[in-house]
Amino acid sequence: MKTSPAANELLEWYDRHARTLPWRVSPEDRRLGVVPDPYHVWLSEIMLQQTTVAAVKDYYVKFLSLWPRVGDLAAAPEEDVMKAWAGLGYYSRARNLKRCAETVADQHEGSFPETAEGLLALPGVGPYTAAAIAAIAFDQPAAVVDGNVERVMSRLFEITTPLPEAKPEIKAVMTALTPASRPGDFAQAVMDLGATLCTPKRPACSLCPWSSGCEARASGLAETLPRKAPKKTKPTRTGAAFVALRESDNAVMLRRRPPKGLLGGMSEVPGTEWSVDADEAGFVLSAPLQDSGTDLDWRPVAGVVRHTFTHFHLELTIFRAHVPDSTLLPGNCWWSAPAELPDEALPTVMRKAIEAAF
DNA sequence: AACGCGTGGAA
DNA sequence: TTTCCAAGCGT
Repeated sequence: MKTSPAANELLEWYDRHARTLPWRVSPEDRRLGVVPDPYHVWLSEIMLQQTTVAAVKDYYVKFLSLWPRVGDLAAAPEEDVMKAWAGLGYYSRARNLKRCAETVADQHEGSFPETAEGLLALPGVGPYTAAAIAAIAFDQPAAVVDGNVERVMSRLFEITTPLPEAKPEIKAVMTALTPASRPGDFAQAVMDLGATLCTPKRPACSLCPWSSGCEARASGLAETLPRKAPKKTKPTRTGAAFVALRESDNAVMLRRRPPKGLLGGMSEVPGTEWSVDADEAGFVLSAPLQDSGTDLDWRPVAGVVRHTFTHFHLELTIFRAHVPDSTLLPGNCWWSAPAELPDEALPTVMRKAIEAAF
C-alpha cells in the first residue's frame, strides 16, 4: 500500500521512538501480526480523555485485572466501577464506561462495532474516541484528532485561526495526511509526537521528523500555536464538610451524592452547599445528626482544605465530632471504618477532607 | 455553541 | 502560589 512521504517520515520515527504503554501494541509486535484487543483500546481511550498517561496507567492495569473482558465489566455492579474509578476524575466517564460495556455485551454480542460510525453511537464515545478505536483496533484510516493532533497540525500548516474555529480545517488536513497503511500507528505517532516533541511549550523542533516541512518552525510561530481563546478566571467557592467519627472505631459517616452533576454518584462526607457567598458563621448549623438526641460537639479542624475543580476553586472548612455508636444514621448514610475507606467511591476532594480530620 | 465536568504534575 | 493544561464528551 502506498503511503505519503510525510506519513512515512513520521512512521519511521515512530518505529524507533514509540512510547511503551500498557495498552499499546508496539510497532514491532504489530509487524509480527499481533492484533490489539478492542476492549483494551476502548478502555484506555476512555481513561485517557483529558487525563495524563501517568495518571491512567495504574487504573488501566487495575481495571483489566478486575474485569478482564468487556462482559465482566458489563456484569459488574456500577458501585464497584465507581469505586475503582475514584480519583481519576470526570466521573461521568465511569458511568458511561459501564453503560457502554453493557451495550456492547447486550446489543453487539460482546464485540465492539468496527466502524467509526458504529462506535460513535456508544455511550461516552465521541468523535475522537470513535476514530481512535477504529484506527488503532480495526486498522481503519479514520482521522484521529485530539489535543495533540490539533497542536501538531496547527504548527505543521501554520493554522493561525484560533480553536475551536480551526477544528474543521485541522480535521481536513489530518484526513488528507492519514495513510491507508498503518493508520493506527500513524494516529499514535502524531499523538506521541505531540506528547514528547511538539509540546505546548518549548517544542523540540530539532528532533522532529517533520521539522523540515513545518511551516510554523520556518516562521518562528511554533510556540504560539495553536491559538485559543483566553480562559475565564475561576471563582472561589467556600463550604463546610463534617467528618463524623464513630466513637468505638473511628468509622467515618458517608453518604452518596446525587447521580448527576459534579462528582455525580460518588461518596462524600456530609457538608454544606459550595457557594461564592457562603455564610461561614452559620456552617455548623448545617451539621448532620442534629436530631440524633445527642448534642454533638462539632469542632473546626485547623487549616482549610483547598481543592480546584474544572471551573472553580474550593475552600472547605472541616468540622469533626465523635459520635456514640448508638446513634441512628439517616437512611442515606453509612459508616465506613478506616480500613474500608480506601475502597470507597471517594473523590479526591473528599479524601482530603477526611484526611484533614484525622 | 458554550459550558459543566476532576485531578495532579510541571513551570 | 498560581496558572496551565492532558489521548473529550454530553447537553
